[in-house]
Amino acid sequence: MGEDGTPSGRQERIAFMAEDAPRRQPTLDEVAELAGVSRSVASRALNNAPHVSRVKREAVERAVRRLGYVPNSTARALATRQTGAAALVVSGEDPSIFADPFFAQVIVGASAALEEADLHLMLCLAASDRGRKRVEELFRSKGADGVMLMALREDDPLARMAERATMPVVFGGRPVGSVPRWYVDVDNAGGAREATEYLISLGRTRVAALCGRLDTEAGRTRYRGYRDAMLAAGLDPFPPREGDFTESSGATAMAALLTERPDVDAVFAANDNMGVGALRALRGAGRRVPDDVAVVGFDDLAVAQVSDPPLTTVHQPIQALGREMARMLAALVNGQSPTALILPTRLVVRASA
Amino acid sequence: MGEDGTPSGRQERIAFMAEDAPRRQPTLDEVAELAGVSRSVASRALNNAPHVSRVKREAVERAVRRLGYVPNSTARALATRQTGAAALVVSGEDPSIFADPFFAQVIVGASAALEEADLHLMLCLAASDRGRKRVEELFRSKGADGVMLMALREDDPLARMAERATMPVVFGGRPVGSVPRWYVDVDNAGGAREATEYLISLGRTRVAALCGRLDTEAGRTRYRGYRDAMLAAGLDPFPPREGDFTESSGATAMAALLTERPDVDAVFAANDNMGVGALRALRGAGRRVPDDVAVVGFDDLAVAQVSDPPLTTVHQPIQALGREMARMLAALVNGQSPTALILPTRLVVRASA
DNA sequence: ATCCCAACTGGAAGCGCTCCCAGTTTTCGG
DNA sequence: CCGAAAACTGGGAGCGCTTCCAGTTGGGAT
Repeated sequence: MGEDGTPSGRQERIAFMAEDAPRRQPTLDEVAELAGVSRSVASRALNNAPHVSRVKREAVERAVRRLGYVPNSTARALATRQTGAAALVVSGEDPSIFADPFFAQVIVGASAALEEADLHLMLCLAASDRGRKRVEELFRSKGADGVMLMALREDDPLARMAERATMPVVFGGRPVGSVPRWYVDVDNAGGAREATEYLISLGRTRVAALCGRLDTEAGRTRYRGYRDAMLAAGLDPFPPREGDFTESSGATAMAALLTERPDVDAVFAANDNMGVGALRALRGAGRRVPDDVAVVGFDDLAVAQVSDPPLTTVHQPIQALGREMARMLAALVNGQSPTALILPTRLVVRASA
Repeated sequence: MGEDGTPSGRQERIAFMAEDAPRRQPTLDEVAELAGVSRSVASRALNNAPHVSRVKREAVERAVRRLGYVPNSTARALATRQTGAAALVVSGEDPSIFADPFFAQVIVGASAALEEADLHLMLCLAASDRGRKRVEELFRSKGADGVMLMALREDDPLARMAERATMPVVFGGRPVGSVPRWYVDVDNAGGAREATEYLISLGRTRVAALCGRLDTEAGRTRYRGYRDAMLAAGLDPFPPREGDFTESSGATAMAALLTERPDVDAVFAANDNMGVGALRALRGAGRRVPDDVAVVGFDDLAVAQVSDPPLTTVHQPIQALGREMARMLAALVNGQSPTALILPTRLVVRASA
């Protein structure tokens, strides 16, 4: 075997099959043979490319059905240089981040849009060193056709990887201090401004801001929106009071604020968690909400509806964020040139303000 | 070109590169050439296989570094017939299922364990026809090394696909009416029994069951656990009162129950959502919890802690479920033979019982 | 009847990697 | 110092698919 010019491996495999492996997946060669055409015609027929006569096309279809043929996606990927998959990469410390309702919603939106574009969704967490290394390999080994990148911190190593990447990268939210070519963001500044203006329209004049991490773009931009609105109304903005987007940091910041500025009559919190924390601190201090102090949050997650009192908050379209990231990436993969996108926010008035 | 025996495609490409595409990813051939070894030696060195001298191994490593070489994962996949990815497939009607806190936790657990095994996570939703078709193709086109399958209904088409699959499949929870070779489940019967026994130990004798969908294994098995405990205590089990695991179905079922059996003094709900619904219906009917009617749920999701009163419930280790599914799959992919696994549950006593 | 061009076909060269195997070099006991 | 075993090397055949391109065919224009 092999001496006669016939590839010995193939020989053996066929013999093997006939004996005891009837369920091996058929290959395109076999389809072509059964259909009585050449492999290239079969390929063209499958991808309904032109230059295939009606007769042969049907013969191929028949053979495909008879054999139960399904193209091997890996081989196809190697030949076309397209994997058919997109990765959603989330940067962060904690593996539980996927359980965060925010990301869960992003995943829902992205998953739906990718299905539409016939791309598979790979989920990658760049939390540990190991995770980051795997992501880097994904980037460099062309393991996906494109990447959606979220939750970058200042000087995030993922930012460098993204720059070097040879595949399209779409950012969810802008990374700190740079404006990538392709991203989808929420109108953080506008939302914060609207919330603050609303508080001012209620007649409040001593409106404070509880900020999120100021090493994130969202944290900074929301504070900036607040400040702009205050200045525009001729009021003195409070200095930023930084938290880290958690409930407890909101409570702490609020308590400190009450000590320093007992006259505060409204609070804009950088997100719902911090808003709920503020609510708790206010309750602890015996202040009534909204009578003594009005509170507005940001996000409109489920927690805003069940808090006591329910939280007035800036709604952001999180599923849409995921969806638009995925659509943008799909467009890039298909060679189109989408443009960056900023999604609108909307104030949802509940009892807390 | 091409006349001299040199592949013309390659020729062109190299010329092209030299001129204006300096950043093409290097291939193993180029690494080998730079290191002064043959391609196979370079390959062996990379996969640190035996039969490579120390000197050459180091030469290869140096070349890899100089060129910034990263193996192309698709080519490797084709040659090894391993994709390096595992899919988590969820059956269901609603795309939002990924936002369900239950699945979010499964994803967290699976993601961590797969990272450990150096497998990528693909997320697939088999909700629409399109989704199911994509999953079928994934199965048949060998787009992943293995599949984790969850939330199968009775006669779920995914079950047939799984049977035909040529790759390992691990089930999360048993599908209805069959016991697959590999699965990870939670001790639904034991948990339900423990919950019911606890209610009985409180002196309750008219303990009702609010069931989940009886076309799911969990729904059925939890009812069975309840019934067993009742019979063992010499009490009459209530007939199953079916809901669909949602809060509103729990409220509806509870209201109906109160009409038919106003003497009920305890309720075992098939999950927390239904338990919370029952709480609402009881409050509406003016019954005190737990004084008049004690309520126990199942799952121990966040909602159980914030309900009023906080819900006594059967805790199940959801992250562990995801983790163990992933580990089992990884073991199968590596040719080992793990055995099915049933995870323990634990009663968490809060104020509602 | 002749010519030309479009439509179509299929052989063969890749895609980038792994791994078998035949061949070569090194090592070492006798 | 020799021969055989051990260690190592590298050519080459795949993996299963796409796609280029040289070549064939059919039909309408001339």
